[in-house]
Amino acid sequence: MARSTRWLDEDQEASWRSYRQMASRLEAHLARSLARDGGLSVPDFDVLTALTDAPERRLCLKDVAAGLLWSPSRLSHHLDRMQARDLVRRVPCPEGRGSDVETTERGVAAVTAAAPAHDAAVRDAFVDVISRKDLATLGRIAEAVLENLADAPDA
Amino acid sequence: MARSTRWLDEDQEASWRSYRQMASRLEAHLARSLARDGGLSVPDFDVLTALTDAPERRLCLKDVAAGLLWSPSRLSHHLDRMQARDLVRRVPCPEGRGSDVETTERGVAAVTAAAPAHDAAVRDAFVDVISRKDLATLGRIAEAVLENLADAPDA
DNA sequence: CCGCAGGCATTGACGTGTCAACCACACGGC
DNA sequence: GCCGTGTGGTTGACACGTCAATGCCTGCGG
Repeated sequence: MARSTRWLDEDQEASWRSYRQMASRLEAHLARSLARDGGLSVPDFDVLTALTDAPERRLCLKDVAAGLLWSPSRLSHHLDRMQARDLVRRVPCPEGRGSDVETTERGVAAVTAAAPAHDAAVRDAFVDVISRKDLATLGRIAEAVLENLADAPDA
Repeated sequence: MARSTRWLDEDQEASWRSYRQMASRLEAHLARSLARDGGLSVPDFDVLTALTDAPERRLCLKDVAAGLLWSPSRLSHHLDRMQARDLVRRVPCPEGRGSDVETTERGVAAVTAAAPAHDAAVRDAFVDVISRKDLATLGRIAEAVLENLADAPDA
């Protein structure tokens, strides 16, 4: 922190800019593609995927939040919206405190219908554009950045 | 498109997940850091930077939008908010149609004060975590993905 | 049995972003 | 001179996310 006034050099600046543009464009692109064929948003898709991956297609709220790295509040708000569209349903939690979410029929249908196209979109826009080796490098980079963020949780 | 049912393999899936997590955590981290010391949001910072980089610290709206890859509507909404906080000011455009934005004193002060810490945050959380070589690779990846997105503007 | 401590979830207010509809004005043809 | 047309900008409605405050139970100590 406070590493005095040593600015990013030109290469670093360029990479950083490119990265930022890629991140925002890519996100927007996938969001639009997902919305077009199926009417789901990316967060919708993430929630439904988490649920369908779980046994009984049902999870405790805090586990969903932990898995997606979402704040409780974000999850609650989003479940409100999804529940209003009949994609998921809140159900009382059998064991102890907390409560569960489960997918509805519509939810399962929506995510099942959307998954292949979404997967294809991820490949077309991202995975297939990058060499296997570079993709692995990117994975390592992401892990390193995440770990570094976790170490310095705040600052 | 519609590359039938060939799913991402495990490595690809892992890299994709890591990338997504990095992108969202990193964005959140930088946003918080910027907000803490200076009260600016990332979009605020982007707009102010674009303006202070310009001669006369003043630009035509559509040029700002083009430079940041923002929609006109996004820019208009954001300028409303920034103008309400006296960070920028809309001014009539001397030549022909359209209108300009310029920074206020407060705007310049805010971005000047925030820039070093933001730069340091980008280094601490990102640039310095990645080897020079990997950073260059990331830059190339980003360029490739952006170009690929530009080629298939819609789909 | 009462009370309160802490984890889990919800709520409200607000900033941010998208899409679609709209307004306004400069310009070219007639 | 007047009317399309198109570009540049705005607006409204809504989805998304954050923060801070709150509510609601469970379980434990007196």
